[in-house]
Amino acid sequence: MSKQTSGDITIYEIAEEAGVSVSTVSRVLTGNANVSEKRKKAVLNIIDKYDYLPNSMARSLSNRKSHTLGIILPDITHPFYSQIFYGAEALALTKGYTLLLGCTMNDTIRHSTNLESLYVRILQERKVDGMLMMGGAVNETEPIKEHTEMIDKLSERMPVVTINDAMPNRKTLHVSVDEISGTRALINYLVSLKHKKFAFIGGDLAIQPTNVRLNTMRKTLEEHGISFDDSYFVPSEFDVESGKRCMTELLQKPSLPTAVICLNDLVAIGAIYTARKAGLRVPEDISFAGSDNMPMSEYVVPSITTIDLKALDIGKTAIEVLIDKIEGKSVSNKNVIKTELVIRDSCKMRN
Amino acid sequence: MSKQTSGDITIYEIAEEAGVSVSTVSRVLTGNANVSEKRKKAVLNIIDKYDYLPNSMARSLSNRKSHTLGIILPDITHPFYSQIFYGAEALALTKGYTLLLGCTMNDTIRHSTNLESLYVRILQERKVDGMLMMGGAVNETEPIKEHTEMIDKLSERMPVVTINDAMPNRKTLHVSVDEISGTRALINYLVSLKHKKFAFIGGDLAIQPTNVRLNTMRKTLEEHGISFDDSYFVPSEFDVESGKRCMTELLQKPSLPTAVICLNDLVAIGAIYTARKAGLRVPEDISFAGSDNMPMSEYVVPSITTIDLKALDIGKTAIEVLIDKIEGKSVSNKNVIKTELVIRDSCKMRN
DNA sequence: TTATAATGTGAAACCGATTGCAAATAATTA
DNA sequence: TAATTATTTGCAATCGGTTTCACATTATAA
Repeated sequence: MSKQTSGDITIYEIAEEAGVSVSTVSRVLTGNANVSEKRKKAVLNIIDKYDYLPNSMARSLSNRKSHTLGIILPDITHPFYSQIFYGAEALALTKGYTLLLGCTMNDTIRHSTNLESLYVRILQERKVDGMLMMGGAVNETEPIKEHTEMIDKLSERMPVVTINDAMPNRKTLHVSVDEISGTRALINYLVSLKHKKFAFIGGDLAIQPTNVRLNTMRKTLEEHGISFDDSYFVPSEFDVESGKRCMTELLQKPSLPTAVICLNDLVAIGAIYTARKAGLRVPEDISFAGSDNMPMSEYVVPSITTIDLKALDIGKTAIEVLIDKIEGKSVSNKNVIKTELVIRDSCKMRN
Repeated sequence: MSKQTSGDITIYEIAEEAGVSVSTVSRVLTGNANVSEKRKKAVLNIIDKYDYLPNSMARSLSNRKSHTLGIILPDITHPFYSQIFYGAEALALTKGYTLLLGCTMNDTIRHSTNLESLYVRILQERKVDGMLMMGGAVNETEPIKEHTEMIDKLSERMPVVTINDAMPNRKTLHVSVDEISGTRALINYLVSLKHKKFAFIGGDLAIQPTNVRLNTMRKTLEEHGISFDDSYFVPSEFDVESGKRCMTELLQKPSLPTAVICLNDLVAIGAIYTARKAGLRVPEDISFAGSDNMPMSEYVVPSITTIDLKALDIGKTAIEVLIDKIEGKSVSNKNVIKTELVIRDSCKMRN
C-alpha cells in the first residue's frame, strides 16, 4: 500500500483491496457521485469485512464541516439544563450532528467568565459548526462586558444561538422562554382562587427573568384591580435553603400573604417547609407556586403547582434554529417558547 | 499565500505574516522544539492579532490523538448519571480532554441496542481516544449478547472503561460501586435502631445491583441472627409510581415490616407516600431507606436516609483510569468506589 | 454504423496541522 | 581566526479523507 499503516484501517487499504481508486471508495462513502453497481458492491464488501469507519476528522478537514455543535450550559447537573441538553441532543442526532458540551457551573453569574471563555476556545479549536450558549442570567442594566463581547465576537465566526440572554438584541439567534404568559396564567389562576394578597420570592432584581416576572405580576394583578405591595418581594438564591430564609423573612411581616410565588420549585419547597414549621397549613392557610416543574415537584407533599418552562422544547428549538442557520435556511432570530401552567396541590381556593 | 483562503485563518497565513515558515509557527504552537525568542515573539504577535486558534482536527489527524473521550450514559436527565458526567467532565478538562456524550435512554435495558451501537459508531468515527460506557443494568445470567460483544470488539480498538457492568471479567477497565459495603452499613445501622423485620423493594432480580444488595442484606442480617423472609422482597421499577405500587403490595402482608429498604430514593418517596395514605406514621411506625442520594431526598418530608453512591467520584475515577490507560500508565482494571451512608429522618429507633 | 451525450473512473490537489531531515546560523573551543 | 558543536530554521512528506478535472466507457440519437 502507498501509505504507512497505522492502527486503524483507512480508505487506502479499502481501495487497494477492492481494486479501485480511493476516489471511488470516497464516492460510495459519500454517495456524492455515481459508481457502477459492480464496483460499489465490491467496495461495500471490503468495508464490511473490516468494519471500516471513515475518519471523521479527515473528512471534516476536507469538508470544512464538522457536523459538531458546541453547547455551553451552566450546570448539567441541574434538571432544567439537563432537560435542555437532552432535547438538544435528541434533535441533533436526528439531523446528523453531534454535541460537544461544556458546563460553566454558573461562572458568568459569579462574574468570572473563565470557564466560559475556556470552553468557547476549546469549541472553536474543535471547529464546531455553531454554538448554543446559555450563559446563566446576566445583569440587564450592566451586562457583563466580557461575556457579551465574547458572544459578539464569536457570532462573527459562526452561527450562535443564545437562550434567555439578557441582551438578545444582537446578531445572534435567540430562544427565550415566554415568562410573561406563564406568569400571567399563574396569576390569573390564583386570582380565580380568590387570592388577593401576594408575595414574590424572586431572584436578584438584576436578573432578567425575575424582572420580567415581577413586572408581569404587578401588571396582571392591576388588571384585576389588585395592587402588589413591593415590600412583599424578597430576593432569593436558587436553592431550598434560600426558600427557607426568604419565607422566614415574610413571616415577620405585619400581615401574611395568602399566595406566595417562588423563583423555582426548590425555593418553593424551602418556603413551604418553613411555613409549616411556623404552624401554617399548606395549602389551606397559604398557597405556594413554583417554576420550572422540576422532577421532584410532583412527588413532594404537597405537590407543587408550577410553571413548566418546557426545557425539552427549548433545547430542541435552539438546535433546530442553529442547524437551519448553519445549513443556510432562513430562520427567525427571535424564538419564544410557550410555557405551561401545571396545577397541583400547593395552591388552594381562598376561603 | 500558497493555500486557498477559507473563512478561518490558518497556520499558513500566520506564517506568512510573521515572515517565518509554518514549521516555526507549529513549533511555537506546540512548544515541541526550540524557537528563537525573536521569531517566537513575532509569531505570537500575529497569532494574537488575529485571535488565531489552531484547527484541532488537522492537528489530531497528524497526531493520531483527538484528546476526545466518548461517554455513553443511559440518561443525562437522571441525577445519578448527570453527576457521573459532571465528575467525568471536570476531570477530563483538567487533563486537557473533551467529552463527547451520547445518551442511550436505557435502550440496553429494553433489549434494543440501537442507540448504543449508533453512538459507538459515531464516536469511533470521531476518533475518540477512549470510551466510557455505562450500559444500564444488564441481566447477569444471560447478558445481552449484542451489548457485550460490542464492548469486546470495541475494546480491541481502543481503551474502554465500563461502569457497574454485569460482565466486567473481560479486557475492559472497570469501575464499580461497592454496593456490598453500602448495604452492610445500612443494615447495621437499622439493626442498631432495633429493627428486626425488613422488607426490600428492589429492582428486577435479573439486575445485578439488586441481586448483590439482596444477598448482602440477607447475609448481614444473618450475622445479626435475623433471617430475611423472601416474601418481603418486592421487585420494582425505578420511579415513584412503582414505589407506591410495591408498598401497596407490602401492606397486604399478614404482618408489616418495620424497615423498608428501597431500590432508590424515588421508590422510597413513593413507598412513604403510600404508607402514610394507609395511616402509618413515618418514621415512627415504619422506617424507610433509599439509595442514590438524589437531590430531592434532602428536601422531602421526612428527608430520606440513603446510600450515597458517590456518582461524582465514579465519573472522576472512570475518566482518570481511562486517561491513564490511554497515556500508557499502568492502571488497575478493577476500581471500586466506596459509598457513604447518609443518615436523615426517614429511619427511626424501633420502640 | 457513427456522432453525441451521459456516466464512471483515477490522478492529483487540497483541507490544516506536525515532524524528520538537512541546511543555515550562532555559539564554543582550540 | 579557523574548526567544531549546538541551535534554529525551512522543505517536504504525512495524517485520511473529498473533489476537480480530464479521460475512458457506455448509452442514446441520428
